[in-house]
Amino acid sequence: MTDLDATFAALADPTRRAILSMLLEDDMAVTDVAEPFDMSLAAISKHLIILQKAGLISQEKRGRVKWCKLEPDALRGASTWMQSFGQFEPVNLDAFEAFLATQLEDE
Amino acid sequence: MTDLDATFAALADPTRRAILSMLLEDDMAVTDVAEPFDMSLAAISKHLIILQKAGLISQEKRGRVKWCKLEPDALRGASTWMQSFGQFEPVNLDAFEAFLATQLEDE
DNA sequence: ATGATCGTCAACCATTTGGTTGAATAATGG
DNA sequence: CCATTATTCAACCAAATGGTTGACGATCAT
Repeated sequence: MTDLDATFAALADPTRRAILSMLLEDDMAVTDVAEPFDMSLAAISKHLIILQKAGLISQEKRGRVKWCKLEPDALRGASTWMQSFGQFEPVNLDAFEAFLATQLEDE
Repeated sequence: MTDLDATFAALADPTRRAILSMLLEDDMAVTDVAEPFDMSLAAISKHLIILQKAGLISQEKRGRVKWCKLEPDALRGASTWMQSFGQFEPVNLDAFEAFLATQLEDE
């Protein structure tokens, strides 16, 4: 599974998008993330693991509480991929992605 | 399934993203879309239907040939959603312009 | 009219996905 | 120590996904 596969697949689920929106406000513990959803804690825990594997959030355990933090940079690849459609004339996407990779390395 | 569900789910598959990249060049018939893939025509046909349901392409039948056309506007909703998470667009536009500059230098 | 080509449909299959429950692990509080 | 809280694990399940094959309806060329 490539990065883009994981990113877009993670974003395809409405529960996961809602979680990301919540984390936009502030970091949250797993239990608090789960609270508004009509779904078991285990289900939310799985969603969070998927988001983490996609790099969209990070999770840090302090004591018995695991804090979830939005990592919006993970959207960069997907966002770039999408923007290459629509605004420009035909372009070499492979070259563009390679170019972006070099740009990111420089940072 | 909301629009965003359908859009992101459609983009989560590498075959479908590759198809979209191909259609960036030009409109194509179903058979020609399928040609480079190591996969049955029926499988590609299904992928195209998924892309069409997500609004990412349109399909028009002329004679026995069905032409597939990229509809990049369908990405707008998803792009907007993603941008609410951050500051990607300016960065990407700069990067894209820089990329285009390198492309022109190479020619 | 016949045969080839274009594309979809229907049935099937294996794998993945998104959910459940109950038990397990680990940290905290009294 | 004991109960409670926070989270994950494991087993299970139904439904969705991504692929196959073979038959089929259209359309085109000879």
